[in-house]
Amino acid sequence: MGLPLRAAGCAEAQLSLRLASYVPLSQDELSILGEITSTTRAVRRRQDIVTEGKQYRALFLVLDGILMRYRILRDGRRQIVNLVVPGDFAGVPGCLFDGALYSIKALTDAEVATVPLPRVLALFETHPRLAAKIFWSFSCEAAVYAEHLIVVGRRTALERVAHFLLELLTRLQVIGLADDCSYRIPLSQEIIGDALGLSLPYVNRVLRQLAEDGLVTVKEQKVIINDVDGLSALADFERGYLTPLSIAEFIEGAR
Amino acid sequence: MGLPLRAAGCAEAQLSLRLASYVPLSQDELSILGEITSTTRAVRRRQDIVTEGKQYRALFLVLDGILMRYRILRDGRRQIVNLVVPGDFAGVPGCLFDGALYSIKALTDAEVATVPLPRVLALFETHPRLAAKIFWSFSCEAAVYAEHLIVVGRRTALERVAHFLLELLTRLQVIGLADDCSYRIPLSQEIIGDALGLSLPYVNRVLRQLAEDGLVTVKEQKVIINDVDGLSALADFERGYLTPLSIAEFIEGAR
DNA sequence: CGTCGCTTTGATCATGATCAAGGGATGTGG
DNA sequence: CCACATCCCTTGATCATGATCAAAGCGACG
Repeated sequence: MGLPLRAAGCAEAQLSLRLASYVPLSQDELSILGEITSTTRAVRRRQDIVTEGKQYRALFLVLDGILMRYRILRDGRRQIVNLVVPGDFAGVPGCLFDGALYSIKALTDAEVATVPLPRVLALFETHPRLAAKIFWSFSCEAAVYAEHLIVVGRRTALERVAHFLLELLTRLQVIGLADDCSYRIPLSQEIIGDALGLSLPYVNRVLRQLAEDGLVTVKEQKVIINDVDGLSALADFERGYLTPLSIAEFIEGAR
Repeated sequence: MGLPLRAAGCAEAQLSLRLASYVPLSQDELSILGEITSTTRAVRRRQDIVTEGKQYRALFLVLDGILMRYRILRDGRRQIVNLVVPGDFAGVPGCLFDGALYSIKALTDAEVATVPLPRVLALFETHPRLAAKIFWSFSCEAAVYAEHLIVVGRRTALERVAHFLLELLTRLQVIGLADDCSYRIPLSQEIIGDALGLSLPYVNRVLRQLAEDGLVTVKEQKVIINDVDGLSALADFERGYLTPLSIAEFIEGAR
């Protein structure tokens, strides 16, 4: 659901192009985006870059690393709303509200571009077409949230974990951070549980079950999916929701 | 999370103004929106206006009535993703994808404006500022989805139902369809269960519990919240996520 | 009068939570 | 180099929230 990471010329140029393919940007827009995202900031693992309730005057475009959006409830329970990967904006929709709705914590060391709000706002005036594209990409994220809701609301623990790992596979593949059936990510069982509404010990059992069935192994920060089809069948996973139409296709489709 | 329902002059003018207050529209934009949403369509209760998997070439702006977005899983279980009320766009994000991701069914007789995609797309070219505002309002919806996820992922049945009824109260108040503590809506217990990941019989018990505690009664299409504060405390309900900054405030905040 | 949509209630079951304890790896300060 | 802490995984025993199954009641409506 992301946008190009930066203007050409940086290490992620290839990635940038891939993303640009579904929100095509003009040269002009690309350079503006590049300029806007030129202020970067290193974030250490475990560090929060957004704290629930605080006000923010910037968006954060993730250039490298993985973060998570979460909420801590009164009684200390935590729900992870989603994972944020390179190309995603963190700080949305937080900054559209009075105080941030969730906190955002780095799961790995990360690098984010800080985009001051006034810059984004200026786009509404000076480059509304680019603003529209950026907000269009935000809209697509709603689909990821909704799918997550369906998973948590109506699926068994086994299906939830399977679906979660497959979603991650697909999202990381899109940005070149996963190969056909594996990826590296420091997922503790607690994180999986908090993302899926499951308890830590039960996640442990589910993972063992999945491993015994030869479907997937999660070990030492590496997820290896041995049987993508089997796992997809178990999870009833359809990747469609992760691949919105590009604006180009969007226009085609309407003709 | 909606937009003005129509240009001035129609029955919903007051409502229209209220909504416009958080996505301020110029006179020009208002009239364009009015023209674009002038093709309306009556929908009967129980009728689907969007079917999962099908392709659509239009957005539907709800003018009157309540609908729901839902998915039926393989095994027949249903998850209701959210309720759609007047001022919301149905068909988002469905139409951003190859096939609609969810179905949308009318809970009551309803009236929707059909906005052909080419019209929306044209906005990107001719009125990108308006397009940006429309997509901005879509972005805000992600917050509603996320909150719903937190509710379903980490709250007890009692809290879920309480939260759900309060969210509805607030959303309906914003569009003038609820008074201080009550509203009409044909909510069956099955619908509540499917929205919250609960079984029908259990919803029944939870509702009775809430009624016995003098918090809320749901009867004959009418929800009466007897103790808003008590219910809010039980549900840990904060309404912030339902009131995004207006673009105006958004701009103020950034200064 | 019979069907349909919805609610109510009871009995039983099971998924997954909770509580508790321990183990292994890695890292850090003394 | 050891002591200790931290982080994460593993496993067992028990519990409970909420699902499932079943049946009946009750209006409304044709």
